[in-house]
Amino acid sequence: MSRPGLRERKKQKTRLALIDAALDLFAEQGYDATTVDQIAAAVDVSPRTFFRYFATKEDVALSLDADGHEILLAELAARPAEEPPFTALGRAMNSMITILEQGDTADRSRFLKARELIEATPALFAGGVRMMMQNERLLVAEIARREGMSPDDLLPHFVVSLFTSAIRVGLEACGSGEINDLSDLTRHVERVLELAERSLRPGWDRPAPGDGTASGAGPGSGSGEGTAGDGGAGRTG
Amino acid sequence: MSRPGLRERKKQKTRLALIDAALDLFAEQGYDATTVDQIAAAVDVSPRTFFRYFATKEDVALSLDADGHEILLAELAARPAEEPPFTALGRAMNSMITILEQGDTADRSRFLKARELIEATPALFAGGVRMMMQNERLLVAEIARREGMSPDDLLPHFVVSLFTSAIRVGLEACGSGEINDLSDLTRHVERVLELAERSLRPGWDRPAPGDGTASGAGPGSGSGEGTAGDGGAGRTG
DNA sequence: TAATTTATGGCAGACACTGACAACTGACAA
DNA sequence: TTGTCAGTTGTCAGTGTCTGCCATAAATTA
Repeated sequence: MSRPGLRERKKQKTRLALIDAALDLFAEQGYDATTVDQIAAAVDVSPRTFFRYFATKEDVALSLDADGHEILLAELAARPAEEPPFTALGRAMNSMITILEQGDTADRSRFLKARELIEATPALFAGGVRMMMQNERLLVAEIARREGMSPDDLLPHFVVSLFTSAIRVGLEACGSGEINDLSDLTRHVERVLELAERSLRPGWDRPAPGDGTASGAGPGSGSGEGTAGDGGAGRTG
Repeated sequence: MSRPGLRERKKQKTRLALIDAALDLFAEQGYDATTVDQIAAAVDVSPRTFFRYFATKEDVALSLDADGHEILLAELAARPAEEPPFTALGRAMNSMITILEQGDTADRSRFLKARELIEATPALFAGGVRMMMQNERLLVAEIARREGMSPDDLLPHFVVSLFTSAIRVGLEACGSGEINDLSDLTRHVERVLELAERSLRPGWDRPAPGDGTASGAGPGSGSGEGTAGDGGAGRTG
């Protein structure tokens, strides 16, 4: 476990400093009214350097969410193959939040700050959705792989699309100031996931046995009961 | 029914010319490689004028979709109140496509061309999703109004979110060149909507009777029966 | 200490987008 | 027909995001 080396540590430090400065300025003056020059000046680096850390101005606010998506994907890959797709997605989501909770206090508040900002700023919100869409493709591929289906099949697309929709509805709460804590966020997300489970037929997220194509209201196998409930299960990678 | 007047007609003509020129150039050289100056030059107007018609460069490709969203909302408002939310949304969608089908040949091919481009260009795709999100709020408000619920309630959010997810999956087909015709598009969208209907419990999209809030860890099972069950059959004239 | 790799700053420039002002063009009434 | 008014357009100057290029300074390795 050798430390990352001075160079790498310096980079991480600069990255976080840029994110913090940007988040503060955005909250203070608004996203549009804040220029990249101001962010760079606040951290005492050149604007050119800013763009070496973040491809666009919105990326600096979205980068934490991007990290979250990466974790989600990794956690999904780690779920056992017997779990039905939607259940696995819900549990992976829980694991992701658990991992976030294990971070520094500064990390946690930074994440929440960024989420509030994203939800309140149309430009950032759009960017966030864009990222989620990109991630959706990877999730679809992973679900298809788990279930031995083609990524072109309708079902995995539908399952993932429905899942991300539910997550989005759960995340909306960040915009209305009712979220002060990561556990508040967990609670909201779980509520929506439960609503989804209650609304769907058992076995909806798996192809009907003996049915090659993605369809069929098959007999209820796996995903019936309170799947999304088990909030702990902290698996690390 | 008096004609719109010369001034208005000229404006519409310029607008369509800009859209057509942009669509051609985007398809030819790619979205990023095309500058606003080129589009303006192709229609022989100043770049400044371009921005008087479209707020941003991506808007020129998205404007037809925006029109579609407006129609969808209007059609939803026209659906009878007895229809369950999800059914009403599906039928409104069908009405929208039907209205598009009634347009000029040029109109139809332009629409499909724009959709292909959006689906194939990440930047445009993101913009399209952003638009859909904005529209989602209006759809939520309308559904909440129909059902006599608060727009803050979880259920209308979930219903609309699930609906737009399904539509998005259906629209994906535009990217893979398998759509040559608006009726192809209708077919794809209906397939996904049917998959959704099959996956969901009857009555899922209406609050359980006697249950004021649409949230709480309520009574387990669904409510009545077959409210939303009637597949994609609903065509209006 | 010398050689190599990598982060950084400064600079010029392309492109998206905006505000202000002046010139032009349909709409409409006397 | 003519004059007035309102809406449309082009020009110009400017801001801000983002990129390529090259020289410099700092960290890593030998």
